[in-house]
Amino acid sequence: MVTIQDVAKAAGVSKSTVSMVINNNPKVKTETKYKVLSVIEKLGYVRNVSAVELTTKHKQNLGVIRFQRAELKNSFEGDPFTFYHDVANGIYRELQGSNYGLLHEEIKSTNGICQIPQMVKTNRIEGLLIIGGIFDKQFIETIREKISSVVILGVDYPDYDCVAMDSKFGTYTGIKYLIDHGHRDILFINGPEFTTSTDLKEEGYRLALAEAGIPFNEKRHMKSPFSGSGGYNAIKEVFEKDTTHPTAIFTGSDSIAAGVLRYFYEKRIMIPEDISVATFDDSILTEFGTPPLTSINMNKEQVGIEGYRMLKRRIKNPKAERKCVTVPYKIIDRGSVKKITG
Amino acid sequence: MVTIQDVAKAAGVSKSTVSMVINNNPKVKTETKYKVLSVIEKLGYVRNVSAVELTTKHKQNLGVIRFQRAELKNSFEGDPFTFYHDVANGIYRELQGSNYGLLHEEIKSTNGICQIPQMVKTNRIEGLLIIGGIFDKQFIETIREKISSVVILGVDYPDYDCVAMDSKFGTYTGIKYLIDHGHRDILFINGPEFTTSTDLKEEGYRLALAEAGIPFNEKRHMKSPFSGSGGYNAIKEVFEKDTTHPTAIFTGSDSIAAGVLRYFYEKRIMIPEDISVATFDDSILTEFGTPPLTSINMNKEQVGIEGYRMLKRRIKNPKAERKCVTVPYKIIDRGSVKKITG
DNA sequence: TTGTAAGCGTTATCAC
DNA sequence: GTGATAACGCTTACAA
Repeated sequence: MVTIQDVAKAAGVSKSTVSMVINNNPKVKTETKYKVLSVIEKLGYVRNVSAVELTTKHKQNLGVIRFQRAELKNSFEGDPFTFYHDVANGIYRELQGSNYGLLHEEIKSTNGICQIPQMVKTNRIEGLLIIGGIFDKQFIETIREKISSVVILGVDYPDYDCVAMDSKFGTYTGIKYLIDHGHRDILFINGPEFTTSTDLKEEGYRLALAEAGIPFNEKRHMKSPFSGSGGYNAIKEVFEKDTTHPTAIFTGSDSIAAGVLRYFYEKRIMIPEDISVATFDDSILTEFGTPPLTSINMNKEQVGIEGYRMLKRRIKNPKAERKCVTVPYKIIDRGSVKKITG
Repeated sequence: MVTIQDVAKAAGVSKSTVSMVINNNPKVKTETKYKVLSVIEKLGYVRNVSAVELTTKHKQNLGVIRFQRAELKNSFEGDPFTFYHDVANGIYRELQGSNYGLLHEEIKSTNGICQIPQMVKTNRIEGLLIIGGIFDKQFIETIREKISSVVILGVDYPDYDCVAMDSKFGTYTGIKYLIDHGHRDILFINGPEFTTSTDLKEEGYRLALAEAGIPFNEKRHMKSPFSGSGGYNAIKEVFEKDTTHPTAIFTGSDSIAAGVLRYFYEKRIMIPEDISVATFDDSILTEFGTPPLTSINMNKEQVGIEGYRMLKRRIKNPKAERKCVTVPYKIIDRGSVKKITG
């Protein structure tokens, strides 16, 4: 292994000079700088990350965590967590060329209590990105005690740097799209209760209705867990109990939409001829699903990119004021909504 | 920050004794051991990973990489890489309780040449897990020059430790299942050309046909990229050009199946009444897809679990002989295949 | 069984 | 501009 010492000897300078060159210290004469650089190149020297970390007391890794509900994961009874992967993709991209490595960890929760990430406990990281998930205040504050640079992705969490999604206006846009296509009896299958995003989505739903002068009907606003079976059960209830059916459905997530589609396929109810469907998320479930659904797309990679930038900012300046950026949405038309005239 | 020194002082012993306690060295007297342990507990001491790495010359991180085709990722024109995520889940699970952190990286390829992972170049990891992907010999050998512990997941790669999937017998099982349900005109839309798994799957297909005395028909063995559009175009070609249609389709991946389903939905060809479909993969695309497809499931988490174990083994004993384990498959019946009597 | 001391590869302080 | 040198927190001979 080539060390800074070897480089120094070969270049005929001291360790400190080499170190300064590596760290782009402007004090070094250009001449010596290039001499050292060429020796580094020739010898194939690379910095020993551990040594750097030890001396500087700064870690060269960032962390990203997600929450796990092991029993349900990837099953129709649960949510496929595609959000996590899409966001992680954005982080990867933005991380290129930096000196940071990216550590991942899955957080288990037992009885609703989330375990503190191992990489936080063992002090391996300089900053942490938390992707979505439902966690308690206790959890996040314990983390911040140990590590000051934390950014939350996917929700607007008070007092923490966040990259949030505009769930309210995303939903508003989706519902308005349906209304503009002539629908007035719209069923909204929202996400689970006691969730910030669910509340925001409800606001968006109500706003769009109000603007169009459509009265809010409790029966047309359902709540469902983020899962295929949740969507399936919800739509089944509506179709089996109600005599009148909505002309359009909007779902709070792709997993819920998957359940709805499955029910319609079973009943041979075709989209969009028989009923219109649109959804919020635009994950690979919708991208690869059948039929393709018109969807609210949130550019999740952008969430990762912004998150990384915010984390860098926070690390650089721990005293910076709290910031929350919101990633815009757009609607992707895939023809699953029929234009009707009432 | 609490150091080993602080613990030593508080416990009234020397640094080395503390170190020995931490490392479970049996030489320490049980009495001193527990004294030290209690002080560690009280002071909340945690090891400084960087210092350990520096002294032992061993890194406390493992790496996992995947390959990226950025332009296509997560689009219907590409493959959603769910394999990667499923496998990663297994690694996470198995990693719990170890001292290792898990570094992720996405590998870019330009003109078919894969870049050497940053974490390998910068010497951050003790071992590397490579998930699937198509890479050249040059790439993998350059990596092994720098880091001796490498395990490849998803394919049987000569001369490297591998956790492979039994693509041949998986396909065989799927095709046999169709045959057992009375199908004799079976279209197999295999994966892309020049791919090991595609060749293996073809072998499985041919074997099942041969056993049933069904002659191999070139027109019934197509190749397609792993993508939704690939499957769509393939099935479209068959249905628009051929006068006779197969009674059953088997696809080489879930993304290909997604394309097939989309075409059938457009043409209002219903599954399984009008045609039977089964697939290889059983990713979330199938889990959440409509209609649910009978599928060959490979327990991808198990691939991750086995991979981690093999990597540990390799790290412990770099001279161990090369090993390749194969993860079994099972068939998940979701009712997308009709029983027919010819 | 425990303590002393050297050393890991780097950065940072301070002379020169 | 550059070079000694101490320090970072830990492990490991070797000595006691």
